[in-house]
Amino acid sequence: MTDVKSGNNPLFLREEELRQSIELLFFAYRDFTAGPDAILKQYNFGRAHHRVIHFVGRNQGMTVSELLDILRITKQSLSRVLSTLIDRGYIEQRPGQRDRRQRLLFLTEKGQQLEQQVSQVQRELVAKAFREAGGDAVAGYRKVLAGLIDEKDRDKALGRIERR
Amino acid sequence: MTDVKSGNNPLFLREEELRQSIELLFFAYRDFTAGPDAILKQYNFGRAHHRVIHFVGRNQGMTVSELLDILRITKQSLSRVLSTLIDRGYIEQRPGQRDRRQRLLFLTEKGQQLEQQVSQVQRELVAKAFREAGGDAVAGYRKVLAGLIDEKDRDKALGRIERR
DNA sequence: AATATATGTCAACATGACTGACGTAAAATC
DNA sequence: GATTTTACGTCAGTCATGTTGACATATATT
Repeated sequence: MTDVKSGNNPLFLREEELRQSIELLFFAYRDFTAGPDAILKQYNFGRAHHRVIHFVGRNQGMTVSELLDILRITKQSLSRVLSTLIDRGYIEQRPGQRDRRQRLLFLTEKGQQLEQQVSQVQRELVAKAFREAGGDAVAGYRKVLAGLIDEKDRDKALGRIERR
Repeated sequence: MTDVKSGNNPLFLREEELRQSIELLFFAYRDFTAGPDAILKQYNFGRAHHRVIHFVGRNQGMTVSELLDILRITKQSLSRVLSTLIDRGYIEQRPGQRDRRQRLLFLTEKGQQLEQQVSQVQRELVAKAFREAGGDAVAGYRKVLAGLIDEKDRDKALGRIERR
């Protein structure tokens, strides 16, 4: 079957396999974000708010610049999203102790509840996929995804994920 | 170390593991799309154009509705992107033979070249991650990602990926 | 002949990205 | 102590990509 197209080209299967894996990631990510999107829509929040809530929740007291570095967006883009979250009482800022120029970011009680709610849907989805795939598969999944992270800041990213 | 936070709660590690895996997917996807984004920017194309070129390239002669179903966007959203690609000669439409209401989508020569160029960057990234992670890991990666796809149309999506 | 389907299009709008410039307070350095 | 750098905020304008709803046209189906 594949032979029809591949002929005797040994590289074909490889390329085909890669293309399939790329599409798989596309579809998985599409559905991975669908749950949170739907919940946040009820609050008039979007994916951008989700990311902010997620990362602040996992790094209470983080600085604005650290958040910018993670999200890879400009501060003007962040600004709107962040202001909304602060205005509506999901996030609060406190000046840094050591460096009082900093405005450290914290989830409020309300923010934590939302984070919890949204994150739970996503965790359940992932947990289900993990259970079905089994432990070895999960290890492989992690290994490959780690390898997809840009080498230049892979260590930084992995450090962020694990330092807890 | 984890004990400090987890105490004797057996669910903590599990939740923590899930949260880490979620973030991993975020970072991986972010960098996975960065390469194509950069190339397409030179053509004044965005991620939306990329997706169209990708899927039409993998399904020459597909219908507009099939594409809409894959992308999960409205036809008005697709319309703009598609019109641009047609106007600029990357995609052409031909009426269906059996059903002449359909406008089947094809990459032009030019479109194929662009698809090839963009896809190569992405395939190289994935190939590198695969090589580093090893065959077992790749199998696991695929298994987990397949499990993340919405159950309702998982078979449909997987069928699309593999039917070649 | 009536209805359903595949596709396109118009108008209006929301979100989340961008650039570039400027301001302010605090820290760091000379 | 004065100067420079850093952390953050903000203003104004733009762009890309998504949305809804209504309507049009050609072709297929009943």
